[in-house]
Amino acid sequence: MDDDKVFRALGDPTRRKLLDLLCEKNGQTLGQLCENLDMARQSATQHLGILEEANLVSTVRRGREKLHFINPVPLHEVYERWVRKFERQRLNLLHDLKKELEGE
Amino acid sequence: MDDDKVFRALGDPTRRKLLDLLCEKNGQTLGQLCENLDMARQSATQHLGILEEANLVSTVRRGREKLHFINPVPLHEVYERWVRKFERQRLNLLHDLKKELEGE
DNA sequence: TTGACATGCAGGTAAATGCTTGCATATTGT
DNA sequence: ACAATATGCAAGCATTTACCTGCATGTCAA
Repeated sequence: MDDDKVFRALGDPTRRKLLDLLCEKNGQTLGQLCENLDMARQSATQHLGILEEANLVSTVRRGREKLHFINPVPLHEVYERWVRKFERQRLNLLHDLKKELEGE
Repeated sequence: MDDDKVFRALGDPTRRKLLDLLCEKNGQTLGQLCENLDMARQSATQHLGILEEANLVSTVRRGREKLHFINPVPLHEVYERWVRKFERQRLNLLHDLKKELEGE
């Protein structure tokens, strides 16, 4: 997995909204997603491309339509490999702060 | 919490590295952090400002120094409020995919 | 086949982003 | 006081980004 692509993809509010839309109803077409987006179709296509690059969305063609499916695996991996590390330190922080203020 | 600020802040690799550095040793000064960054001090200051805006980093002045402390709470909240929602759907996805391919 | 529909491709633009340099301010130790 | 150290402020620049428009391709249905 490419951490950087995932984080970058999540950094844009439109792309997070796309994931939200797919979470509500998975397998939507480009056209369906655009109806909720207030921007040109092509802009949405580009955002979806970035999500696909990050492996957060997979697509399947059905005739002239393109169906979009959310893939939560990279999100889970990011959480496991990156976020949890910081969570574990939560309880130490007050201690660290005290220590520093006392002059280390 | 401001989801957008948190996600944007995490979208940059330098800022994630700063969090990594603070995770290894909490309470570092600006100067200490810069030693590991390969960019001008001022660039690091700007990144730290963005992390602070997102409430991912808190600072305390000690004389002429500025100590930086990581704050994992926003990370945890993002996970709870946003990531978990997608994880819960994991098991449904294969089913959704099948359904769509069969013609909905 | 032909017209309507869904998406793909490519180039252009304005704004945001990341980084820089130069100078200012504030604190420390001698 | 003064020199060294640590950080703050602000303007400038190059790249990236998000958005658009115009045209091309592919698919369906009558």
